[in-house]
Amino acid sequence: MSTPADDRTPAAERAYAIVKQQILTGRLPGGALLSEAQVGAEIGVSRTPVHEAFLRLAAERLLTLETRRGAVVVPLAADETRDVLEAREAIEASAARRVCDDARAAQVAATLAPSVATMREHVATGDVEAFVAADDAFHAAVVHAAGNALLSSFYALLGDRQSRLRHQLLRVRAYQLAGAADDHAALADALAHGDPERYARVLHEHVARYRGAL
Amino acid sequence: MSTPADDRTPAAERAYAIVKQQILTGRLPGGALLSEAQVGAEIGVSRTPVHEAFLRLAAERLLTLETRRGAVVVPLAADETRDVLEAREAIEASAARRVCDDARAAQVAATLAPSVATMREHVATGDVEAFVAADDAFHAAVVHAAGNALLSSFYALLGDRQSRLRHQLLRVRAYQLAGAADDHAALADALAHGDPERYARVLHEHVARYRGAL
DNA sequence: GTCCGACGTCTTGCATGCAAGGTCGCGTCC
DNA sequence: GGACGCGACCTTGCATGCAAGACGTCGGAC
Repeated sequence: MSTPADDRTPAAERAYAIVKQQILTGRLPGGALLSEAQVGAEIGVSRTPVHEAFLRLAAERLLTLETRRGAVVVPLAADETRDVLEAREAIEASAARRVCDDARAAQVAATLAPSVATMREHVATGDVEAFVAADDAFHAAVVHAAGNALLSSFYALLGDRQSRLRHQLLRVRAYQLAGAADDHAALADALAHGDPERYARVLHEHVARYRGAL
Repeated sequence: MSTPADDRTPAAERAYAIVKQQILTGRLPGGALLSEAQVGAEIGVSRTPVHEAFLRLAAERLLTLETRRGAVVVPLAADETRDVLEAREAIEASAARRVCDDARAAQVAATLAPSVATMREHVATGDVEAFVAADDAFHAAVVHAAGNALLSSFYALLGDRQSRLRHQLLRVRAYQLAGAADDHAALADALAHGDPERYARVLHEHVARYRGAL
């Protein structure tokens, strides 16, 4: 994405963004031991803002702070994939139910339709990167539509972890994309009919398929 | 709870625990403006550990940090109650489903039975505080049993927020407790039969009732 | 009376200094 | 040769200093 190296953005913010990016992309592998001074020297700030960044990343469970030893990048747990997908499914299904309860399902589904069309285009051109981005946006939009700030922010954290998983484990094959696009169309359709149960069912299969891809 | 004022516990930890406690109990009301120096002086540490505490609390969305102004205690949102309960329900229902899928439902239900018995005792003695603690422990145990670290930690955050809501809004009436105890028995029973749908249904009503109590 | 500007005070952002404690390697003893 | 102990290095925890920026207040101009 954009380089967050603006000179006027706070140093702590820069440090946070940089280190997080490196963890999510796998450039910093699980188990790596980081020291504040070392990271600070690399990005040209003192220990203090790096310390802040480490604290934030520890709160997101991407780092564990070991006193007087350093910060270690949390290794991918064996069941990380399952945990993340399970959590996403639980939250998104709940969001869909809520959207339907509020009778805003059709409206939300309408905003989702163009998103599905975009995905199909990316399938056609084989642009995996763009497809994944559209995929994420689709699900995030449903969650966001539920209007629960707590769930939304937790969902964002899950998105980070999933992105890390993708970078570490996944080579998406283009031929899988078509099926995924169909899934999303089915999800939007369930929403259009205000049927949260069907949404949950399709979502469950969708997630299961994705999980199989790892 | 216990006073975490051990002299050997890190200053940052102490600051975090103290400020968090004050927010959750409502002693620091929403909208209150805190300064690092002031809080530091009160608990006898310098600005640095207080700054750390503020960062952690901001990550938990209990504080918002306004640059060069101070830290503001996040006010209770109008839909905070709904958001928290909705999130808890989504997570716990998912956990129950998982426990049943893993065929550990009966086993988990067995560990829950004494908990329900304890609750009934607290109902008899009218010990609201103890009942609430047992109530929390019951739900947390179900979530924990699912073995999803992400959901567990998020659930813990929700517990904090709910505790804050309780302190701010709720006067639990003793006569409500009996019904709540029955709810928990029904939840344990659904689990004992490995029926996640029934669990979800009972939970939904349980939560709705609780929400009505606000 | 009202509006506008400057100043003083308060706030945090960040750098740095110092000390406590952990780790690893080397030398010595058995 | 192996194990134990000591020391040097490296790490963070925390205090503090300095500067930049936000807010409120007070005074003056109109």
